[in-house]
Formats: sequence, structure tokens, C-alpha cells
Amino acid sequence: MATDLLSDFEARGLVHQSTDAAALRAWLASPGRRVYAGFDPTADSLHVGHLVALVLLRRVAAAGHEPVALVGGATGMIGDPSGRSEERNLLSPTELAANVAAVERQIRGILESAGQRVHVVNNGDWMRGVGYLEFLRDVGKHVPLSQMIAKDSVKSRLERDGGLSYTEFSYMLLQAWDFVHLSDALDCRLQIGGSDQWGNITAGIDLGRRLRSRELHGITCPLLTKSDGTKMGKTASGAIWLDPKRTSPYRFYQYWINLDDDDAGRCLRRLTEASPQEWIALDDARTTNPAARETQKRLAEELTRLVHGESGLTAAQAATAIFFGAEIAGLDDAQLAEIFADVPSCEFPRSSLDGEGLALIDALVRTNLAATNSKARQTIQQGGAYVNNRRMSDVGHRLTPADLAGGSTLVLRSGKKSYAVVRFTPGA
RNA sequence: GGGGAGUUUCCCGAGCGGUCAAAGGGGCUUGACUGUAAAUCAAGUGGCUCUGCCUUCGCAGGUUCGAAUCCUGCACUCCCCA
Repeated sequence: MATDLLSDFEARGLVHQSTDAAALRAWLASPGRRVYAGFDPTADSLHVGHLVALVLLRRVAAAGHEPVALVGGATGMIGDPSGRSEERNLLSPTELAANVAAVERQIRGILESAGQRVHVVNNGDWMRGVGYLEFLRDVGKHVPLSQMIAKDSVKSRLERDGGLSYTEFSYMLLQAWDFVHLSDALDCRLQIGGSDQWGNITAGIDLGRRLRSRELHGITCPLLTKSDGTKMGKTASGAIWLDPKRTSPYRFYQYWINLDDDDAGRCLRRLTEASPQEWIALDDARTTNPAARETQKRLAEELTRLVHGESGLTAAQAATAIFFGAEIAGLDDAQLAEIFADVPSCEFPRSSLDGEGLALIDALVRTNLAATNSKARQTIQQGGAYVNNRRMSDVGHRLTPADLAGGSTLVLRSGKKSYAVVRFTPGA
């Protein structure tokens, strides 16, 4: 299975374009080859869109090769025009440095468990010392302008009103040089990227041939899109990030659980280590019993474990059980805080529970679960109000210490999915 | 410049003196069903100290026991003729 990486990629639908397949196969036949993919540090976290490349590198490792992850500390200074319709805003050097560090950490976290040596490199390290004139003489001289202009990424931008700046135009040279540099330093001869990277990758291959008479290889994988045409990893509320501070493990898990069947089947192949036998079994399960969502569960489990670890997966599953009706009991404040990390919270003085207690209607309004007292009353009457996931149908109910779930927290819910965490703090 | 029509609750749109918090549709909310989907069905949809009370029908006045409904003025929109 691990013998022919390229066939594995092809079977999983991961190959969009590739350079000479026979030559590539031959090169990959010996173990210990180094294969690289680049990551631009445009934010302090990677997102779901980067998973394809990360998982690909893991597969490279599983096949007995060494993954090389390049973080664009230098290229990030400039911004890749590929797949972009407008000029990028430049990041400040401090921001960039922070992003590079964060992204490097994430990459290591995901790749290092794959069982091979992992190289995480930053092109800032070799670009910083290179002078402009030197670069123009050593690299620029060998890249024909006609080819640069012919690249889709450049052409489409030139045809637009905004055009593109000389800076972004030069991006390609930097990435091309990265590839040549890595082939010098690590004997890395294969670069993998998204389909929008084809132009940049081939620029590197050309440069390698001109400067070193070396044969370099490239593979692009199709960009992940969902069957509804939207980009993978984007939701109405924004991107799905790998950083738990940006996207909680629960939401990450849910994202995969909620994929529709076609997308799930595709993602199973591209993003998980599932074997062909498993795909077939799961495809079958999906047609005979779609309700079980076995494919989605398999996806969600593997990816959540990969990104957030075993504890993240456990937390996400616990949260899932609760968000879908399980009564909230026997959890402490810390666990509640973790599960409901994405949920708006609201604080009340502890004393409001004393004596008469706090009217449920008030609590619903104060937590914005209901717009007015009337709406709150209606919600309760219609059976849409829950305290700790237990339906409350008494309009006059008052919250007392008996309603607390954790030591000082309780969870209100309106309808199926609007939650609010209420914390009662000692204060006045 | 002259003549006509209109402005209703989140949106569209009925209502033309009391039975109007205002038909109907859309949207939204809740419930049932379901695959945490879609469709479907049901209920709700001005506010409140809620079997009652208060505030809404372009704005300001007026007539009337009583006005979204009639009258006057103002603002805005649209149509037709010049």
C-alpha cells in the first residue's frame, strides 16, 4: 500500500495536475525522499483549507518519505497573487513573525505524529541575506518574462482593472527560488500544492532545470469545494480554523458531521487515512442507512483527533451529546465552560438566586435568548425553553440554586440550538 | 403648470366609522416529523405588572360617544395631461 504514493494519491482523487508521472514514480520508488508543500502565514492559524496539504504530507511520511513544510516568512512579506482578485494588504513584520511561529507550531503538531522526520523550514531564513541585485542576477536572469506573464495567476490579474503590483508579480520568483533552494539543501524534488499553485510550482521546476539542470516534480490537488459550490471550510460564521481558540474543537467536529453525503465521501478519500475497503463499506452504508452518518462520524473523529488530539475529540463528542439533548448534570464549571466555549455567556450576581429566585422570563431576556418578555413567555408556553436541557413549561418558573448545573453555572436554551451560559458570581 | 392615485404592523398587501392589535401571503420563532438536511404539518409573531391593561395604521390638528377608516393642513411617493 505504502509502496506507490502516486497511485495512492490518484485513487484518492488528490491529483489535479502533475508533471511527468513516470519520472515522478521512479523518483518516489526509493524511500526517504523529501517532499514539500508551502504554507503562507497570512493568519496566526491555519484553517480547514490547509488540511489537504497537511494530510498529504502525512501520507508522504506514511509512505516512508520525509515531509518538508515550508512556512513563508519571506513570501508572506509579499503575498501570493494566485487565486486572488485584488492586491493584498501587507502584514507588518511583527505580525508576520507571530504568524510564522504559530503556523510552525500547528504544522509540527500535525506532522510529527506521522512517524518520519519532519522538516519545517522558513524561507525567510534563506531569503533574508540575499541582496536585491544578487537575486536579480542569480535568479531573475533565468526567468523569461514571457513565461511569467503567461501564467494564469498573472494574466487574470492583468486583465482586471486593479492589475497587480510589481511586488506581487515577483512572488512567483521567490517561490521558484524556494524550490531550487530546497532541492539544493534537502534534495527535495517534489512540490505539492493546491491547483492554484500550478503556475508557481512550474516556475520552480523551470528554474531548477535552467540553473541546476535538475529534474524537479510537481503535483497539484484539486481545491476542495463543497457540492453547493462554496469553498470548503467556510461557513456563514466564517472560516473553520485549526486553532482551538479560534474554532472550538466542538465546532470543528460539527463542521465535518454536518457535511452532506457527497462531500463526506470525497473528503473521506482525500482527508483521512481510510483504506479503499473502508470507503467502499462507508459508501455502501451511506446509501443504505444515511441517517447513521457513519462517513461523517469517521471523518469528524479522525480529523478532530488529528488537529485537537484525543482530549479535543472527547470534549467535542461530550459537547455534541449535550447539544443534542443530553441533560446537563454532573459537570463542573470548568467542563461547562469548555463545552460551551462558543456560546454567549452572561453573568448574574449569585444573590439573585436567593429567596424568590430569578424569573426564568427575565433570564431569557437578559441573555438575549428572547427579545422581550412576551417572546420569552411565548417560548416557554410553546415548550421551547430549557434549563440545563430540561424543558421548562412553567411560565412563572423562578431559578434558584437547585437549578444550577455546575457549582455556579447553568445553561439556558431556547429552541433547538440557541444556548446561553449563565454564571452566577459571588459579587454584590 | 394642470389633473388623479397613494402612504397600514419586519416585507408584500387587505381593511374605508364601532365586532381592529387590524384579513391573506412572505419572512421569522417554537413544536411535531426527520439524518443535527430539505420538504411537510401545527402554533405563535406590537408591548406589559397578561383571562386584563397600554401604545400602533406617513405627520399635525379637527369632527364624533367612538376613527386605520370622515374633514383640514403638511411631508413624501406614483400616474396621466402639458
